Amino acid sequence: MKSGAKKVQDKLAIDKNSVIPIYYQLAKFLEEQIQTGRLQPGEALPTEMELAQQFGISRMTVRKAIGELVAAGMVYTQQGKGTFVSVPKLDNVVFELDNYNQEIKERGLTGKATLLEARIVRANQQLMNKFQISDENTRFLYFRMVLAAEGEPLAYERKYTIYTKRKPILESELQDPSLTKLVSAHSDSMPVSSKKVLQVSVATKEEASILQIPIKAPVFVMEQTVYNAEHQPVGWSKSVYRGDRYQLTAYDGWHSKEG
Amino acid sequence: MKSGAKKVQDKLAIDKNSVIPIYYQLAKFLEEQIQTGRLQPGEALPTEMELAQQFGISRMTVRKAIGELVAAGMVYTQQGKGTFVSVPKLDNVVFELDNYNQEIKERGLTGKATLLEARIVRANQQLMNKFQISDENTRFLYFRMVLAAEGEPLAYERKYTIYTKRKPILESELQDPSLTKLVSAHSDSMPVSSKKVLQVSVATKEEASILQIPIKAPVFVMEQTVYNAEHQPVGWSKSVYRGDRYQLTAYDGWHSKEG
DNA sequence: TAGTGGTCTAGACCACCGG
DNA sequence: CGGTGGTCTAGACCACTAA
Repeated sequence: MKSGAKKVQDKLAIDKNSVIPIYYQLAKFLEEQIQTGRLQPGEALPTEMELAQQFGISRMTVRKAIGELVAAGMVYTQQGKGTFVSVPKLDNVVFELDNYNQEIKERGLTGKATLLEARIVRANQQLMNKFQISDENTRFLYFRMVLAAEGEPLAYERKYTIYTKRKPILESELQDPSLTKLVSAHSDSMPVSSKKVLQVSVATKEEASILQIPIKAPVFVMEQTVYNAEHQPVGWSKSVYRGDRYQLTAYDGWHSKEG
Repeated sequence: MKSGAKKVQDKLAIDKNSVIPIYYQLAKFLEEQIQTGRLQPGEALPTEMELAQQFGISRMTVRKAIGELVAAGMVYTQQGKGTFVSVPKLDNVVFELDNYNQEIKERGLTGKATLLEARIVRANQQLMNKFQISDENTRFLYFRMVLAAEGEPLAYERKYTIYTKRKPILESELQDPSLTKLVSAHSDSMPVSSKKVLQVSVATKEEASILQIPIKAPVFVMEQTVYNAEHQPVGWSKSVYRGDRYQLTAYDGWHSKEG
């Protein structure tokens, strides 16, 4: 089976005098071996010592290169056995949704956030639940806004934060009114973590009117709760996204960032 | 401002004779300094040399510890300047949806996949588009199935793969019929990457009937395309998930895996 | 027991940044 | 210019695996 030890081709793949780091060159070289199938899933890479000797470099440098591939999920190591090519896992889903401003920029659109309402509200049962408090006199800062691009409404957002500071609402908050900025500006607590839940729903009459879609049209609903260092909720928002304008996309498998 | 250089507390934090690697101890120690606020966002960590001297360890070991924090997104480095505590980014969304079997197991439910139909179909316009082919004689293996838990239907899936092998449909495929397994079993190509698109929609008459929900009830629709090494589509599926039973959750901020 | 990856050291030179 | 992080070396010892 292991006849001739299957050298990993010419050592010309590494230029020790290049400005490009050696570990990076080696990582890309091994990555190519895998992508092209010269190294098959499950197959063992040459040992660290072999690679170091073949390319005339230090073992630590080899380890750094392999570390990159491990981080990328392309190979895995087993102490005492070796380093092996991974089998691509394609069945898990990781969806990314950039925030509003990034989306708008990337699409080259003329985005606009319109503030419909901003006021101080007292606690009600829903807010007391969401913020896990029992003091009925707690006051919240309430933002209600529409996000639009190219003149078309895309999302409707309602945001709440516990109101303690008496700071005026800044111009900048109207441009990019993210929940975390709202919290850090008007609350005593610094937000350090958040939880988001994405659900599917149909537009209510109010939402349909604002988003200019039919009543009961399908929409994404995202609820976000931000917490301070003590794990207490300090901000909550509910955003409704037009189902005909938003989708989540996920790419899976081996994807080299530059290759 | 920098009075006394703010030592990072006692060096008793590191036990060089412990079985726990030094770099790991140091990473956890620095992580704690950040989590508890003794190191504030934007603030500089001690330099690598300072940390190495303070704890009597090698600079390479310090670098490995810092590398862990960088990978976790808690700090970032700037060549020539220093290493700094990150500000938590809470506005990007990364939703994870485990695959069906994992979900069922984690929830401790009795899951079941019921095959409604499995047959060979010829190309139609939709399939020729999805697979980017023009040969009308191409044949596809077509799976249609319902996923259920606790006797309640949860999802309805339709899967296609280019049919080349004449392998019989195995018992195991009926138990865990993931698209990638379907492709690797019945197609000539090995799937190496995939693209998934998640959208919101309303149930058609057929879907409503199968999922036992009202017509036009909101649903998640996920389309998955799997590609071979040559970036050619070799499998395509469309899954419909009940909107009242599925949601995507994302946690954001600093979350140490063990701490 | 021999070979593997995991950790660690004590240096070295470099590119970059700021004053 | 001095200080920072980025790269690299040539060793060393260890824990683990397999024969």
